[in-house]
Amino acid sequence: MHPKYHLLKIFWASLFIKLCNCNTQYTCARTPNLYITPAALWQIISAMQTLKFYPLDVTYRIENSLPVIHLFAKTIDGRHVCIIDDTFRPYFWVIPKYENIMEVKGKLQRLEIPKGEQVVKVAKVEQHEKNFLGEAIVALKVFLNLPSDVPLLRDIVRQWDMVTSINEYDILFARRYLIDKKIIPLSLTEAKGEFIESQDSSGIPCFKAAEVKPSSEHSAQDLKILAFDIETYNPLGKHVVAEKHPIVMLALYGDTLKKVITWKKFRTDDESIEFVDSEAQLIDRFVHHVKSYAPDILAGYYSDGFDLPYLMARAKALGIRLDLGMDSSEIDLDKGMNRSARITGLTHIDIFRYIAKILGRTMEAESFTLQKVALELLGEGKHAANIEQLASAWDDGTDKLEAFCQYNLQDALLTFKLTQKMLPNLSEMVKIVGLPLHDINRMGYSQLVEWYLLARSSEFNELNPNKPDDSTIDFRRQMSYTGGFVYEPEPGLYNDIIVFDFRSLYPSLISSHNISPATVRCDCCEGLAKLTPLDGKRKATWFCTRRKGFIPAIIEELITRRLRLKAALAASGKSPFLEAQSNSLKLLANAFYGYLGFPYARWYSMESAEATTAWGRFYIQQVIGKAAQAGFKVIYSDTDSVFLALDGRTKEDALQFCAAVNIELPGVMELEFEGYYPAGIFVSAKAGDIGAKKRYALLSEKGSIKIKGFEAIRKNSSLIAREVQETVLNIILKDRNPAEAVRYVKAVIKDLKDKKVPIEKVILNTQLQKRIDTYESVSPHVAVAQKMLAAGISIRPGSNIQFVIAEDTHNSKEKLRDKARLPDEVNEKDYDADYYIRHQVIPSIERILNVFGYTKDVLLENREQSKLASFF
DNA sequence: GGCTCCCGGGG
DNA sequence: GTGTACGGGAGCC
Repeated sequence: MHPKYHLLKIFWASLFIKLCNCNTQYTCARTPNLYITPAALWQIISAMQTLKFYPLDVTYRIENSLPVIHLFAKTIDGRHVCIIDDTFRPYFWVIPKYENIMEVKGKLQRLEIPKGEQVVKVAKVEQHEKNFLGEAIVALKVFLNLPSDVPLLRDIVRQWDMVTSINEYDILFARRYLIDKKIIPLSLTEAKGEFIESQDSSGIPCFKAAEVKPSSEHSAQDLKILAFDIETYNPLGKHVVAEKHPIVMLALYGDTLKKVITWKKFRTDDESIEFVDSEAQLIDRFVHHVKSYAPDILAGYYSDGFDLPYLMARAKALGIRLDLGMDSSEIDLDKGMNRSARITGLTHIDIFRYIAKILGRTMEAESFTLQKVALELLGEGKHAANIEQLASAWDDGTDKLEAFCQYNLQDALLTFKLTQKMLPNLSEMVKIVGLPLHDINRMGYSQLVEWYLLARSSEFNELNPNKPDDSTIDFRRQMSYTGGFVYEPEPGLYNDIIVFDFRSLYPSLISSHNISPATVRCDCCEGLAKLTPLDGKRKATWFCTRRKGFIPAIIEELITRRLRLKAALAASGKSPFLEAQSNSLKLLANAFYGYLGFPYARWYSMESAEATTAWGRFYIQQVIGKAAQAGFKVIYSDTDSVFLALDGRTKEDALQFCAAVNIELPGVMELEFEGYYPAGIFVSAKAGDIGAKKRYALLSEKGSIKIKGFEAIRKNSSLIAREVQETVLNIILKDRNPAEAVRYVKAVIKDLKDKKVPIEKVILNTQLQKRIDTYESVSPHVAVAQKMLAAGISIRPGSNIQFVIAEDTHNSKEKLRDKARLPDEVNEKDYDADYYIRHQVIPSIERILNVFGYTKDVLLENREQSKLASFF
């Protein structure tokens, strides 16, 4: 049969379905004069196939000047398909002034905007009654033919005096499609239509759909994961030059595929190692393996920022194609801070993104290197191999390369296991929020909340608010209100610490007090509703008691859904699937409060955020009062958590106390046991302060140290600073010996002064972000880069600049940049000991040692203070 | 004190 | 691309 015939059938069928689904007004306006009998049409429809599948990702293309949705999916029998739907059109909303509705409608319909040689016209205008932030309004739904016409029209209509507001003009077309069609990725979906000839060379079957709709609650199981990792030739250490340095190894890890591809041969019995002749072949084989393994998910660790961009750069340098997608399109690399690499039709997960953004909050690790994350989450680490030596091993010896291949494979394995472990959580979030895995993987808390609200609002007939403009954001940033209640700790070392917290404190408050931008300070409840327990100076606030707000309704639904799940879990025993679902619901619900106070939020409401903390303070203070009454020593409390010292009591006593508190708490509120810590140190925020919040380190039972709020030791700090902080915390928490820690620090300071510290430990690293001549201010690393340039060393944006702050013999008043030297320029003893002591070592441990009465001055002096001996 | 720049992960 | 940003610390100006 001629392919055109299929397309014609689909056209008829989609029209038919449209007619069936639409209201009369619409069909009258749209019914074209077409000649086909109903019987014939019915025949066409019934001859069409129904395809059931799990959507994985969605994109769109322009064909014949109209947008066509491409929905990539996995069928119930496990094949990959692309569902093509050309029936969806972009739109946005216009809210006219009430008296101008008809006028605006007419003006929109007549509007003609020149675009190049063409003219953009509105395709259709519908009138709807909607809710908008607690108000009932009339809004016009304006349809256009092309997504890119929306911003064009938006900018014109925005100027009109008769218009109060325009809305939803920036919802990505493909996402809008999923939302409006209620299509949930990874959930069973069905389409009526027919397979058509693929328009691409990729060979993925294409199914032209007349209709796409959700099918059932069923969701995709056992998504096939393939993890990968590359090793690159880096003779310059951290300095990465993708244009010049090849990829030497590439590992793939899946359930039934374990492979390392490399292009230097050596003798080995390891069958997982595949030898090829060149880097170009390595890339070819990588693509080949991905295609033939046909995973649903390609996973990497920081692959948005490293592996895929690097692969692309290498493919470009070698003049070959890197064709991983389903449609032979290039990988779409987003620049900017949130860079991501999107592969059409193949979900690329960068599991680092999820861990750093979402999971990190609940983790102990303070940084998210693969090694640390894997150890904490999997109890398994990387292979011991010094990556610094890979380049030389590659250059001269072949006997060492096998170890690097195994190292490479291990990284891919860890990435695989991490992805496998996180996938249930990610998938559940996908099913709750309704966006593709690729997007959910990269979203932070506020984005998850916002997209969830955007997707759910139409069920409540709510019109979505706009993103704030820059000046609004600036204004919101200035806003401040009282946060959670803080019980300030007395700095010191404590034993046997129990931590309790209200995990769902804020969500349950938002729900039970009906807190939202649409219900705040309503006219109908003025003087009647209970006032929020705000701080004295604030204007009294209340929330509507008659109408449930959209946000509280949504959050209540999340909470009750989770409670039902928990009950099911209690009844059925452990279920990883239900647990993941419960975690995702909790995570999302907990993000609402932060969202309400987030300056970039569409549903921002400082008053709501403020009211939430006010009620929070009210309840946590109740708990503190009761704990003290029960005889525990309250060490510290912040917002929703309490740290108690057992003070002679047992762990069981504390758990009993918790249970007793819970009995008296209203509704869904619950105090949870967070953990027990044998020791912990609480530190003051600034030298001299009595105590301050969020600065402590706890020793867990496993022996790991959990640090909160100490100045982050960054990669560009010197090795000596990191080493000192780590050692000091260990000496204090494990050996309980602050005096020893001081002796240790003094010894390090003395070593620095005596120039005994090896130069490697005082090297600072900073990356050059842009061309050297574009810098307006000259930081030390810029000064060094200038010198490198002058010395003929090639540098470019992205180069890692290493430098040492050297002692200045003649002028001590110079700027830091004048003392910055290339590591090669300085001799072992040239570093500026004073700088490293004052700006690296001391700041890393100052606050810790302040706790025990040691000041900076004491550390800098070379003798002990006698009165401190009595401190212990 | 405000502005500018860098970091995160990866080899 | 109906886009697109974070938040905090350090040093310069």
